[in-house]
Amino acid sequence: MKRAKDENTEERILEAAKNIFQSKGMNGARMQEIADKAGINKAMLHYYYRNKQLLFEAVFKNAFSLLAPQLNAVLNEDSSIEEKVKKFTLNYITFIVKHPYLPNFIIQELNRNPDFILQMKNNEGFPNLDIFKKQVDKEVKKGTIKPISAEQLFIHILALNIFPFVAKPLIMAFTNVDEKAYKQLIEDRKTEVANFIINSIKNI
Amino acid sequence: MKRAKDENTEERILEAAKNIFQSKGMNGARMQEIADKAGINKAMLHYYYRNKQLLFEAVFKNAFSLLAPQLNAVLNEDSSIEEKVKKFTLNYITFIVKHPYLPNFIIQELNRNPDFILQMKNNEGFPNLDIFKKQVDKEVKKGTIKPISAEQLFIHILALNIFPFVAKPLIMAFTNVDEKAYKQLIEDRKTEVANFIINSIKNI
DNA sequence: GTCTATAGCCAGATAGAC
DNA sequence: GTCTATCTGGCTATAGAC
Repeated sequence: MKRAKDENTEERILEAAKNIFQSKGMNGARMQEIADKAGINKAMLHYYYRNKQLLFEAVFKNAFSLLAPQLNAVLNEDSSIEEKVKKFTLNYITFIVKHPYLPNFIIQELNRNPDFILQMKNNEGFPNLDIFKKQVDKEVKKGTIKPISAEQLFIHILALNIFPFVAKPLIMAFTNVDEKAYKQLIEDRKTEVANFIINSIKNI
Repeated sequence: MKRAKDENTEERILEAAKNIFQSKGMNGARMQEIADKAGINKAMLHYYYRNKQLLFEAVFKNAFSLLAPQLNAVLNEDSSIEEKVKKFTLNYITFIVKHPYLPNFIIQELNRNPDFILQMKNNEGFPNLDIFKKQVDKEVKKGTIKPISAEQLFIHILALNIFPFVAKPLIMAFTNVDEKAYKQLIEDRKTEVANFIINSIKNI
């Protein structure tokens, strides 16, 4: 691992590309804009990453590997469903607040090219529901939570956590709130969402 | 209202444009592809719609006015929260199954250009939460539902209904289901989602 | 109204000097 | 490794014949 004086060019490019691709998508991004942001010129982009597609893929894989393993981390640890839901909600929303473009970037690009995710499936840390599924079935049988399929519960959790970021403009318009109030809504959801889920599934 | 022999060109163009724009987005769509799909040539597109931007806007407004008023319709009618949630879930999922590209199209393009929604806000039928808000507050006070803000409940409802369509590739990969099983998951959600919400907010 | 041909531009990619 | 200059292709848009 060599350490350049300020920051090596390759890294600067990736950082700039992340920025542009995540806000504009593959189709909307311009190589020139990425070069400008990185403080170099277009030729350098090709020197390091061959072409736009490969540069994009580097960014995408990077983004994906930032989001996906967190699912696993919480889902597979040793705690109750209730604790998992609480922890996941708090962690995930906190994380996305810091990287608000990420979910939309991934969703948008996966819809453009669904095969993309197949390449990820082999990776270490790709979300796997097996453990979670067993746990849900067990807690249902034990009676600590109401009958629900692990898949549906998982979709509920993802939806409630991620959707508000993906549909931000829509939600701001419908609920008629400004930027500040929207931020507060999101902040509240860090606990609100977990309580909502637990209320629904918990047996008393 | 004139009725052309098969279908007038303007309409054919709009139909083709809808198809291409909704699956590829503004940036990904090609005028040539739209012309091909409509069975005419590029010059005609410009003859009828002046340029790509205007053609796109025609498609977008059309799509938006298909999705948005349904929110209002259910939210403002005269029935209990519980009935509204049930009806909305069933209606919305049923509708989106028939137009699966719609939500993602709208969300994607609004993120590309958030100001776009401001133009819609004046339209008749733009979702308005006033009535719903009063009703939620009233039912909370009465004790038929647990304390919750109308905005958060509204976001929950939207998220649970729409997210599975927007994030289809992601969900298919994580839950490890094929196309057929995914369809079944969605089908189940027509009642599953409503029950999940009601379970959570209903006082016993 | 509908077509063909083409103008004009812009973006990705490369050549080649330093 | 980094730059400038340029090629090449593709895309929106228009001109102009029918």
